Amino acid sequence: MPAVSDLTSHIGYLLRMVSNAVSQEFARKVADEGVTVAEWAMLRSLYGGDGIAPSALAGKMGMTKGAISKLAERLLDKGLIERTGNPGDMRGHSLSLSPMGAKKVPVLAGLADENDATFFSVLSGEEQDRLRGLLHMLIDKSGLSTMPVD
Amino acid sequence: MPAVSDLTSHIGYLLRMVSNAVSQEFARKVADEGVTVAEWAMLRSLYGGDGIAPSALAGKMGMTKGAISKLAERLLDKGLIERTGNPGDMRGHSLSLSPMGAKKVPVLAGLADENDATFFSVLSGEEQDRLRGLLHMLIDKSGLSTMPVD
DNA sequence: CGGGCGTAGTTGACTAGGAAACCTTTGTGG
DNA sequence: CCACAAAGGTTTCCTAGTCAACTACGCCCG
Repeated sequence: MPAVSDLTSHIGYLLRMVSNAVSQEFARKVADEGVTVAEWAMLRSLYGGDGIAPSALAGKMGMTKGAISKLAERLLDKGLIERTGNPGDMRGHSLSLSPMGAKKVPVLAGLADENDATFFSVLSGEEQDRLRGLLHMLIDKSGLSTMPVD
Repeated sequence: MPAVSDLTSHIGYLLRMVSNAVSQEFARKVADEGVTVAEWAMLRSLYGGDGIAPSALAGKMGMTKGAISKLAERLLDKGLIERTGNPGDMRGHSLSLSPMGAKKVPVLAGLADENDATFFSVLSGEEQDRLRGLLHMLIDKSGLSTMPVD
């Protein structure tokens, strides 16, 4: 049989494994608060700003505008975000947190902190920092936040 | 506004970003070979063994048995794997690579190597090793491979 | 030996997201 | 000033998962 590089030597593969595990764990926790991981990501992205266009959000979150559209619809139904018309351009609009949504973000952030803490507790503080640093490098240098999503 | 920890301080979040980016990139590449990332993962898991039960595969791949069932069906249709009855137990059966599938794995592994190389080239060799090491630690110490999936 | 319990896999209903087609609205060049 | 291209979102169709119900088989204990 031809030499096939060890599967676990692929960083991408390892990444997917760990990421899936963390996300699944986190999904269970936020489900108790009635939101999904994607919904949390959107809420968090809206926090601290005052209105952002869906298309911009799509870029920021690495999702297509179609997905954003549906995700926003769900959060509107739940009353966690608000959609305000854009003065001067009837095409677009802005999304922002509702008061209820704004109140929810810190709670969810707490869960995220907790999830991170428990999951990565097998690493020392220094190791965690190193991991964070390496991931940041990948994101920055690969221009991940400006990734084409459409 | 209450203090909410910086989103990018959550390792889980960073992990998800990077992992998604890598997987998307890889998905495009393997699509040219007519398979999906999940299909590749299954083919790779079957490589070098001689038959494995779907349920075992589910554990190994971190998917539910339902997903494995459908995934296997697709690969059977494509003629990349084979299903052989289990002597002595009519319930289960074994999945293994077909000759065609076995020929395809090295090709796909090459793509994986290439994908990894380009994506992580912004890190030095040493940094890559560190990252790999940290991920391995998380997987090992968290018993990820034996994660309940059902 | 036979009735229930556990195990293995499949199937169907449902959900989330991607891709592409599709309105609108805006901007622009003849 | 009007036709047409581009921008911004929504909708439709499709794929790939999960979850839970279901089927089929094997095992064990009375």
